Amino acid sequence: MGISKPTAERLSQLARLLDQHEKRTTPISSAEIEQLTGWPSNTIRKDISTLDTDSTISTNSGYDPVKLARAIRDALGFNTDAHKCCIVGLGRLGSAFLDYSGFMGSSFALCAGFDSNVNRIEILKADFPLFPAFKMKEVIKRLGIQFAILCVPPPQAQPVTDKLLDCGITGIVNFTPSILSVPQGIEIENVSIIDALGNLNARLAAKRSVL
Amino acid sequence: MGISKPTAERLSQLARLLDQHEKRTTPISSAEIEQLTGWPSNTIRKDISTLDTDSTISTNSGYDPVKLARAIRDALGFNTDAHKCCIVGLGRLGSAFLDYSGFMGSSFALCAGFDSNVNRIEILKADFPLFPAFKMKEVIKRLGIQFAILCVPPPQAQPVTDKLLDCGITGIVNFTPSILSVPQGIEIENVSIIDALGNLNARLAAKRSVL
DNA sequence: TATTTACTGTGAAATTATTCACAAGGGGGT
DNA sequence: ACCCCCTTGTGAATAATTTCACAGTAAATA
Repeated sequence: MGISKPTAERLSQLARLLDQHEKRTTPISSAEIEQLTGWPSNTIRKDISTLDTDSTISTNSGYDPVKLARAIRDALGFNTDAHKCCIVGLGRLGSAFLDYSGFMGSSFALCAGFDSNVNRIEILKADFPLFPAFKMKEVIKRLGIQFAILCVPPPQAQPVTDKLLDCGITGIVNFTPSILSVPQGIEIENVSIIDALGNLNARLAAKRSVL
Repeated sequence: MGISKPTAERLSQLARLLDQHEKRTTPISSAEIEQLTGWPSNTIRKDISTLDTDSTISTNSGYDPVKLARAIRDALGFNTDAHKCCIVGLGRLGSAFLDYSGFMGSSFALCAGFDSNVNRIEILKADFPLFPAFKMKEVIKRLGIQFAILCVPPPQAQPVTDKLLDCGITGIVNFTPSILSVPQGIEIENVSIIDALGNLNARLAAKRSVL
């Protein structure tokens, strides 16, 4: 059986945390990870135990950061061939991803950008090609792009989504505030700053009510 | 006791979904919401039942979209006085929030932006004032800002976080790929496009393995 | 008015995730 | 070699969440 959703989320973040410690030579213990992340050390060890690792990953004083990060990425499928992604909508938010460094070391690769404004495409610079919106279908098919990062203005969110599905996209990270409606088999991941602030606020409120 | 985390997340998204239907006059049923979101109608009804609403919110043919959205926002504390937020780091990503429309209707209000580059502050336009980084402490205290949206380059993520805590910030939405370390009592919400893509991929993989 | 239909709302059951508690093991000091 | 300390790894217990199943209700129909 696979890795559960909460475990996968923690492990994914843990891998990034370990990257920040890759040059250290001493092992990192679950207690130290608890200190850094706030997750109980028990939970962290349970999470790690779902990874099947060889025994060299841990010693009696903790985990090897580099080996653990690699084991996590193996388990999460981050070390296999990259999944191709495109950015759809190159306004302020979309174009912010053009020079985002976080894709390195992940199994996701940005390989195209689309916008309906041809001018904008000519002005913007990226490490991958940018196309006018009408070429979407041709390019997505040709490059075998699987995921889309949606950054269009809210009124266009649903129509552009429909277009993307027609192009064969199977997963969308939705940065617009619109809730998208898609058929079975397609996955959406909503990324919303309002939801993030709401979570923050709820956790702080819960904490205050305990005191 | 309060609303559980998964329930709050669904309700928060549901409120946005209902906004998209506010002009419709017919009620919306849990079955229709299932159709639009993919969440089972059972779960949706359970979620809604945690809200204590008056009986006019639902009829035997579904929920009143406007009343339900309002009830959700009441329960989630979105209709109370706004929590003040600031953007820290006005690079491509940070400045993308300057004209983000999603804050309207939420209980969060952007009321300041900070960047160490004074030039940039003068060029950018926003509905709220932008300040050079050295004024952070004074401004945050004076305006009573509670939350920060962190958009600085990765190497500055931790040092700027430390600075923010010193200014009295209690919650941070972290858009950088760095994992931040903070003392007990402070809450962090990591927003990562790589995690989002990872979730997408995991869900699609799980789905494929069933078939 | 009786009947069908399409909903909600909710206890109870099942499933999933977290926490606990402790066995097992390896280094370092004496 | 022995003991002490700090670690991981994990079965068992607990807690949280979701799913199920159906009673209750009100509109619509005949």
